[in-house]
Amino acid sequence: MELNDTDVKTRILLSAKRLFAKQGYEGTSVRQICEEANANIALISYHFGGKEKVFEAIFEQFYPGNEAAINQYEDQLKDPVEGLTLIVREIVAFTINDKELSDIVQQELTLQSPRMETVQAFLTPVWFKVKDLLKRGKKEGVFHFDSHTAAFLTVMGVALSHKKFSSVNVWLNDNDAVIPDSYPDQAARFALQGLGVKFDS
Amino acid sequence: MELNDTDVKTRILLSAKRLFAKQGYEGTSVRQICEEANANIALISYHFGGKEKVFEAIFEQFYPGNEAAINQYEDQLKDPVEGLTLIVREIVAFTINDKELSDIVQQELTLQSPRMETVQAFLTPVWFKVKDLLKRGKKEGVFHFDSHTAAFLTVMGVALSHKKFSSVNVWLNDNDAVIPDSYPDQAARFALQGLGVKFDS
DNA sequence: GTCTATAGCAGGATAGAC
DNA sequence: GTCTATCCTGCTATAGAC
Repeated sequence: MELNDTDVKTRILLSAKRLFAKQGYEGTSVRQICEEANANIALISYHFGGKEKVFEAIFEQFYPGNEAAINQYEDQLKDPVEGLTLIVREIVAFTINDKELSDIVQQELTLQSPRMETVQAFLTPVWFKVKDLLKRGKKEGVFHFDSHTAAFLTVMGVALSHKKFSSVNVWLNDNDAVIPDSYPDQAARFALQGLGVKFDS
Repeated sequence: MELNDTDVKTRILLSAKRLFAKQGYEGTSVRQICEEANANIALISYHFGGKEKVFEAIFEQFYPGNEAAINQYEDQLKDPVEGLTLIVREIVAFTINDKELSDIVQQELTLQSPRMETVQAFLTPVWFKVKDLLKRGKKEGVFHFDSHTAAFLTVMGVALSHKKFSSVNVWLNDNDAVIPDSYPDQAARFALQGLGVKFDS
């Protein structure tokens, strides 16, 4: 277990992330987290201050899309088509990259949990950007949709679509069941086409 | 509370459905369910045989897309475009209609829970149909995509997209935040366009 | 910083009275 | 069918030894 080399705080965070993703927050006990992290139960209180605080610490450590990260791409985010393509691709890439964290986000989004406030704080910057790009793209005549809300929902739906179905393909017994490397690009193109942007071929 | 007129079994099912949707399965206690249903705790064991069985009973009672329902639309399901449009529209309509049940489905899909088997049994018929329509539509040259899996994921992503974001719009402070009546149609069109089907305007 | 031991509470389930 | 009372398990959290 290479994890044993890492320090305890990190081991706890990694185990908690894995388990919250698989079993949900309520479905995971601190006992289980510590067992997997080879840490003593008392260390959760000592290092973090409780189970809730471990949840928050996971986002502080591993969530990438903060405002600083967004500002870095300022130029590409000026153009609606290019900007939205970038964001969809990045969101998809993130959900593939850190499946665990995005599973956690996924779960909390459908729940009315006390953790929503934490999650919300991390997600809003990106969402505001998407809404902004949609609005400008429609004004400039490159996007075609009736309702801003509907457009936002469908675009985000595409961006997060595969998450829900990682398990599905197994049930469907599909040979073709691996998510391809090109999926971020395909999803971005799908989303933009859905908004009425024309592509060749 | 009009619910008090209904029989106890139904009251328990309805309360459980509501609470599982809001708080998740693990986040909901049988005590809480019974309190909301104005039922005695012991009645869950008596009428259902435990919390797990209540979960299963919810699906037996309220899930619509069984095989019988699918066969009913046999004709419209022969044509890939018409068939997929119908299914996407119906799925979206279902998720709007019974937000609670579709929230529960949503949650269980991302979890690796002991309840997956139950959920899976109810969902597979529709999924198989979607995969079948995609395959035939591609063969007939009306759909254009590289990977069957990717196409499946994105289509289902659109169909279930708004679910994740019912809460989101509140945070975004959007005036335009109500899901419009036309959403099932818009989502279906979005999905089909995403697959390369051409529409007017 | 780490551990053991334990407090204190909430969970699901049911025996047995009515 | 319904209720009360209770069992037992597992949870989070922490006091206090090292």
